[in-house]
Amino acid sequence: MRLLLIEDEKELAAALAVALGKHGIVIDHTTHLADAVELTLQNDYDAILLDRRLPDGEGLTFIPKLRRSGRDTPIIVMTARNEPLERVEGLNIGADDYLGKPFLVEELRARVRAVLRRPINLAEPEIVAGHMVINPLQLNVAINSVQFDVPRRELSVLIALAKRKNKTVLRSMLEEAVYNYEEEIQSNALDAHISRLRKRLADAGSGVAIHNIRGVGYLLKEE
Amino acid sequence: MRLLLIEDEKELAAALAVALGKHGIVIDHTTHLADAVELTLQNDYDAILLDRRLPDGEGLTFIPKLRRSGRDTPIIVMTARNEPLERVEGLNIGADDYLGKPFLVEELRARVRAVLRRPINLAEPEIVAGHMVINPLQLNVAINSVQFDVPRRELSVLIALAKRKNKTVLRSMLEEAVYNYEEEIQSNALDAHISRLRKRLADAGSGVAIHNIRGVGYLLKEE
DNA sequence: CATCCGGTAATGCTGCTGCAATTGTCGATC
DNA sequence: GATCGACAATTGCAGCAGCATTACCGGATG
Repeated sequence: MRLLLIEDEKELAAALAVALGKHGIVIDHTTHLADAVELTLQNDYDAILLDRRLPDGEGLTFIPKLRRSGRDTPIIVMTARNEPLERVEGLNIGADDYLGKPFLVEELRARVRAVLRRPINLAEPEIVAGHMVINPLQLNVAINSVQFDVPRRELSVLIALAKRKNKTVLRSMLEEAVYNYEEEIQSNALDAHISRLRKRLADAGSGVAIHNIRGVGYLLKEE
Repeated sequence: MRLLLIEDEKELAAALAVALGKHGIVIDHTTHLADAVELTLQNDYDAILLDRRLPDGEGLTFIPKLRRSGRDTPIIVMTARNEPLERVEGLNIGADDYLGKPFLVEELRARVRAVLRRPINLAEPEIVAGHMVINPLQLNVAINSVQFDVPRRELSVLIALAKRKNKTVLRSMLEEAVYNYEEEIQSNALDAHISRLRKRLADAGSGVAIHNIRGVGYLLKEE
């Protein structure tokens, strides 16, 4: 088994290489994102271990790059930033698992095995619905080829709905798409977002409408 | 889907029951290990959510007990003790996954799904019956390729029947699919749901019909 | 200091859902 | 095949949970 490790702390990297080596796992190691891209083109890794804080940028930016090159290699993100919202952020961008530092090598191995068991799931580069095109990575929306501003909260809702257009999205899924565990929600803020979003979409002639299924959730439907 | 939740924080338990209930997952809840053992003998759960700090002892001790009784039900351990050593401890004893608090319900659901994926049970993505297509994970129903709204309770009944189309489903099974064991039912509410569902299915030209087996249960049959 | 975002709350409304009463149906038994 | 009892089907009703909309205002932002 061959893994690519992208990590700038050299002691940690060396320790991992030794530890995993004992289990017959080969580690390629680089400290920079730039090199990582090239390595993935030249090799076919079973999985990639990715740090977030790197000398030449945020590690997560590597994920869309890799996906765009057509690879669906599983990625495990390792980081000290282990807040719920950040985990979800990582997973949404297309990471396959998230591992908070510090961790034991045994746990890392367990997660590598787990990730390799999973069926492949890819992140979508852009979402089309009606006359609307959303890029969930760039966080921008175009309607009829015109750039269209949507506030952050509403955008979270819109993306969650558009990712599963014509399918029901549970209310709780939407709440989780917008708020993390600590931010308790004591009001109908989500309803308000939906309402404002509807108005926005209608005014812009987006060609989509948000439909409610009572007691279940919402549904973005193309007209 | 039916889960056993062993957790002494009642607010958290209630919140989880509500949150997962919205996804059609029924939760049985107990606060004590002693009761848990008995419940697992009487029921066949899809998975078990286990807290570590419990009034009558360390939650992990439950795992070998369960395994010795011959059950391989997947167990997800939830805990605030989220140090690396403790995570590995849990996994070594035989837990299938480990989830540190706080967590997002979305993450819990993802891990439940992941854990259930392990056996050959790749979970049928959709159920086809007559002109109707149901996706039990996304909770959406299409008839003749048209999105079709079904209220919460009726949807639970419909899915339970469709999963076993052309086979009899016991009345008690349907009740369990719709209500958890705290919500006692003192009327013919289930019959009412069946009736309304029949009308809905007939109006939509679904190509299926619900038949009754007197004294036993119901049966969803393709025409 | 002007603008806009976003959470809160009030209001009105829709329709799901549990219950019960009534009617209908099955099947066992004689 | 007539009768009777148990079970099932249907429907109206009332309560209320869930949803839509709007106004308000504090706070962030530039």
